Amino acid sequence: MAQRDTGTEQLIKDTAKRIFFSVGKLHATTQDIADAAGVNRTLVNYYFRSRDILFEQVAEEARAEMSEQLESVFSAKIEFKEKVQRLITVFMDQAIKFPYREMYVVTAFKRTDKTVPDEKKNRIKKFLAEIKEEMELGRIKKMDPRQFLMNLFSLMAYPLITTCINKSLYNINDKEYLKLMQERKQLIFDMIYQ
Amino acid sequence: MAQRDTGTEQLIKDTAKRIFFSVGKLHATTQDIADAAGVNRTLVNYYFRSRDILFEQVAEEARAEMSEQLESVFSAKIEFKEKVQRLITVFMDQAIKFPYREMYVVTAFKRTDKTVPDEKKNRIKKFLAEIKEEMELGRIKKMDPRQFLMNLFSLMAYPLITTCINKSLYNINDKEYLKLMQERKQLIFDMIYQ
DNA sequence: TTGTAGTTTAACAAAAATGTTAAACATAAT
DNA sequence: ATTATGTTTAACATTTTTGTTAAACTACAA
Repeated sequence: MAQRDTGTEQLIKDTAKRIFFSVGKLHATTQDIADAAGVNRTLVNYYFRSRDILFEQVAEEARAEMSEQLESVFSAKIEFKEKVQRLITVFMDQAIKFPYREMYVVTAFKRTDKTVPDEKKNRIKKFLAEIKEEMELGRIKKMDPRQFLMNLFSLMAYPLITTCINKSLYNINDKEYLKLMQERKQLIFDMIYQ
Repeated sequence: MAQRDTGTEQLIKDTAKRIFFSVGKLHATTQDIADAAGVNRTLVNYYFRSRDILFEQVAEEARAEMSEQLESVFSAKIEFKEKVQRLITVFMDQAIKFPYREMYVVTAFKRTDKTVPDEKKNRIKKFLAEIKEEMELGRIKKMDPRQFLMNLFSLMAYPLITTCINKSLYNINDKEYLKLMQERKQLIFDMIYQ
């Protein structure tokens, strides 16, 4: 049987990803996505059967991609300090590309009463232990390791979620904002690690 | 003419506020809100004419309330350090009550191409100058004052936006999470101010 | 060339959400 | 008690979004 693969299925997924996670239209319709992809809306149903299935697949793929990237950092046999450095680079680059991904996850969370996957729970649990160890060695300020993690992710994620507001607030364009975000990588490290 | 005022109009607004900003159902329908308020959906149209007008009013009232609270902090004739302290208290208490308010603003921003009100722009401009001054006095670490502001608001807002994920991630209940958030007030001050 | 199977489209159907109307209801003033 | 007026409700209409179907289209192979 001829597998023709016109790339349409992937195009729809990529477009949905862009609309949700980059553009931030959290309640885009199938028509919105089809228009943005330049295809007939019916193709969404042809390839994915329903809107919900498309959304589910897009979210799952994004989660997997992120998970893979973080895993490579967390499992690396390197010093904690170096790990934090790499984590900031990896996460910030992702957050620059997909600033609204976490927001999408939160809203999806509320609709479907999802739970955090064990994979993530375990990864975080191990990292919390490393944080605690680093604190006991006096290398970072002592506090609840969960607060440390929240600080780190807050500093990385929030300025990107609020990009549109900040650009308007500070009267700056995309290029300048991107520069600010790149500068943040070092700045966050300095704030966290001292 | 008899102004009867059964409180229904306010009830609908308060309920919408709760659903959007506290519960975080960013795309709740008029039916959702009517159900939560325990009133007939038609009353939404009776009091507000349209769904959009209700949403607009709710957002505007929330903005005004926040603006008022922040203004009282920013315009106070007190030392910068004290100002930061108060800002954290005021903002965190609001964020605990309405964790999704900022997220709602962001998504509304994208739909309507709004702009940050001049009132807010001016307030921030003045505060940025104060931050710069404090840095020049060597009282806080030197950096782009905008980064300082982003740090501050990130640390306050993000953990509340991601409440549902964090509760699942750390296996904790509302009470424990609230405690973490209360502890953050001092912790954020210590991180920012040194 | 013709048949096959995947792909695309338009027309239609169904469901969900919003908006309108008229009548029922309730309360305060006359 | 009656009237007037604001409030609430149910039934209906409209719009928006989603899902289905059958036919048209296209590339490839026999």
